Amino acid sequence: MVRSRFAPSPTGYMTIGNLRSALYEYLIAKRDGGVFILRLEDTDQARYVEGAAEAIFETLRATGLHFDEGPGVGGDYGPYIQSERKDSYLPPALQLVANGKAYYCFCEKDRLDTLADERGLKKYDRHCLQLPPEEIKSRIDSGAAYVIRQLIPDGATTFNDQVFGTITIDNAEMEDQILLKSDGMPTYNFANVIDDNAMAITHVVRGSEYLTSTPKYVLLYEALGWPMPLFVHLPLLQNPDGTKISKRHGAKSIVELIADGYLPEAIINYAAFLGWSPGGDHATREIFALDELIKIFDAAQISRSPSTFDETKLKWMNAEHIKALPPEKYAALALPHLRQVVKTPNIDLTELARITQSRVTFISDCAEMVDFIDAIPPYDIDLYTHKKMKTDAAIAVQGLQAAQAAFQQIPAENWTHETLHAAATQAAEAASLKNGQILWPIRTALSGKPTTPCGATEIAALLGRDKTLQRLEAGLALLAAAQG
RNA sequence: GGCCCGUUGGUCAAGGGGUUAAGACACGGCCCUUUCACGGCUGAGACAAGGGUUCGAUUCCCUUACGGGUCACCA
Repeated sequence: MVRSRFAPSPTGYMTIGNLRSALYEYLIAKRDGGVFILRLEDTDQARYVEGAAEAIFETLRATGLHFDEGPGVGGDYGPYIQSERKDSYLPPALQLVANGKAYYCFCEKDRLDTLADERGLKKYDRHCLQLPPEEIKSRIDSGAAYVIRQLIPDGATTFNDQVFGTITIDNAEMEDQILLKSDGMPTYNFANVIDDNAMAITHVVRGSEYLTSTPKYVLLYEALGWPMPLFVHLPLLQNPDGTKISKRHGAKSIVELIADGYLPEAIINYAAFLGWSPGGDHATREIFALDELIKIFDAAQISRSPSTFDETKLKWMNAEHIKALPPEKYAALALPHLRQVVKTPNIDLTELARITQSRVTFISDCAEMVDFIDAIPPYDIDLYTHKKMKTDAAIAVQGLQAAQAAFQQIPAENWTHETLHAAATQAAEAASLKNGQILWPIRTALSGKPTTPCGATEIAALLGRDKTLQRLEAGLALLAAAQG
């Protein structure tokens, strides 16, 4: 049974990088029918940010990454908040001390700060390693502050990463890291190992910034005699300037992206393809829903090189996901925006939704597309001149007059796009005009805009008979005024 | 600086000893169309550099360059 976890620390909002980690963890578990767990790592009291945990819950909820175990949902391995597991870290630390794999250290910060090796880098000098047991006991008894450090053995440590392959690091590179802090809390690295083991995590999936500290984990697992999980390190994500994506560099949070109009499913889809692709013959399709990703995801296809977040492509993906929405769903999402700009009664907003669905990048774009319905915006008569349509002001007058005459023949009950279009093209033929020479002026007179989400006669159908004839008249008046 | 990792078009990327080195986004052109968009077609654009190994390297090895990560009582 695969058990993976997303283990963020509640110190800020979630970026696309955090989300991708969560997504891959989710996919790795779900692909094998496994369990996805959320664990909050809040061992650093000082960095706790108000509301950060809620933002994490909300982001996972909105993107559909439902966790099977975690804060709020429970599970057999709880609690899922590290600060509530405080008591579980001391026993293994003491076990390591007893085995000679760790030791007490009473050094104070001041002394540590003066430490520096020949290259000017700090590394603990094992000052407290040889303290006699009696002294350790008396110091602890007298209430002296202490930490417990891991004793890094000589040699080198090798481990296998599912993405990066076999990695070997000389133990001399590692410091005798602190396992338990003087406030009694475990350090991140230690808590991770203890909790991952306690929660029976099988796949440790995280960013590659942890790659070089993984040997410390391996040493810990070995020293405690625990089964080693599978390590899956993800390539980092970077900003367009090549720096690591981070909150510090102003990367947008997922919550912000959603607020900007990105569909959660588009964000998920995009995140999945940053540093991963289905590979081979499948590599050509890119639009997938979360449940489809579960089926095709394969950790073996995760890339080793970092990739750059590109909002342009995210926009495209967003548009694709909007097009893929069931029309009712899209309409429900678009309606609030449409109501903002269209107050005219008897306008079919569902029809407006249908017309805009395939043309928007963000759902909110639909509003601006139809803002001519209530009132025509002021426009210049140059709009009537269109080279490709072979129109100019003079032809527009002819076209509008022909249209006016033709449309007046159509009773309100027959006022449909089909009849209007037929009438318009017949009128064009009768007046020896090209279709464009009548349709383009109509569209201009009805919308006052160079681009609209639909054609001239569709707009006429939408506006209704009275409003259409009114605007044709107004268009002719404008043209007449300009000529006179 | 030490150590670790990486480098295929502007971006995401497939591939991997012999290929015309896929595809997508963005960009240009054309077609369709009542505009734009959609759709279709098409164009330009890449294996960081140098050495090896090999009959043959983008692919394997080494070196260099560049980029990133990491070296905390932060996570």
